[in-house]
Amino acid sequence: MDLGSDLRAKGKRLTVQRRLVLEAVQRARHHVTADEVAKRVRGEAGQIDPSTVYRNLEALEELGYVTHTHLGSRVTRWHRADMHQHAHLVCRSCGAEDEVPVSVFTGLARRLRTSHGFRADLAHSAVEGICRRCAVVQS
Amino acid sequence: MDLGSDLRAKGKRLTVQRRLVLEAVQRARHHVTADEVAKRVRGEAGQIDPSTVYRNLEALEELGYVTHTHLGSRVTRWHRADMHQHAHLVCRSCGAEDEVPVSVFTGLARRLRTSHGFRADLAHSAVEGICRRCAVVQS
DNA sequence: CTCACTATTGCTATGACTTGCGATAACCGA
DNA sequence: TCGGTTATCGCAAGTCATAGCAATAGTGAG
Repeated sequence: MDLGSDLRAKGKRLTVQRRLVLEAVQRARHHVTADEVAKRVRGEAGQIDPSTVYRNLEALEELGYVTHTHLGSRVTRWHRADMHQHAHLVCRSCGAEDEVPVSVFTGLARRLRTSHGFRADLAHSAVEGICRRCAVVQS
Repeated sequence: MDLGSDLRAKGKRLTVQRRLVLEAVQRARHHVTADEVAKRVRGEAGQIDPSTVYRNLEALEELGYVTHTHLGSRVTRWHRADMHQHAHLVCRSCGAEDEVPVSVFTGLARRLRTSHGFRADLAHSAVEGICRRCAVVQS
């Protein structure tokens, strides 16, 4: 199935802007912000409104083409959905970001599922805390 | 130690607004938004600027009097720091919020600490996912 | 190919913060 | 008690994200 068919199967349409937004996210190696997506699109094609970018990222997320995560700051980061999953540790003190495999969370995920029937997406939000280096400095 | 001394020990000052903001959070039974704090202060005393509320919440957080958490929506919720700790489960589909004791997270917290030296604050951000009811409906 | 239908776009407006700046008022030492 | 220093305040402006709305453009049917 291609993008166009996937979209139409859900009553959505394949517009120029939508295709450009997806391509921008796919070409990016790592997480990108909506604003970075807009800049990339503007570099390739012409102008694009920020709200269009946001709405398309959301639409593409529904289709399973992209996903977003919340890192330390309140900016949302987007990336292609077919990347390997990992969670983020963000230091509250120095802002350092670290990646950990999702396997670290499987125990907790299973526990929340059996005890609360809750399917947790633990990679979605970064885990805030104090990194090793800052913990040493502070004590 | 009282609020005034705590503040001055850090080179900060005890202003009318700062005291009112703290009292507003302390009187609130549960989590409150910055806007709700502003409204409470305005009810008690006169006018207060939103930016003053935000800056004071931040200052009081530094001193350990209040803390904030991020729930599903984009708004930040504040509460007194001496409340019993609990984490939140937020359903991505219906928005339902559930509370779980932090004890559920101690295993993961210990693991992140030994493997990465990272002191995780797992109650800070809500865990997103799909609640039991929505999981049943979707399948 | 043409046309009607309606999803999507861009624009504007709102919400939740955040930041810069001059005026004000805590605080401390004399 | 009286300044002088400077943290903090209120206001204006800016950012990121979402929502409403008229105009536009994909789409499927004929």
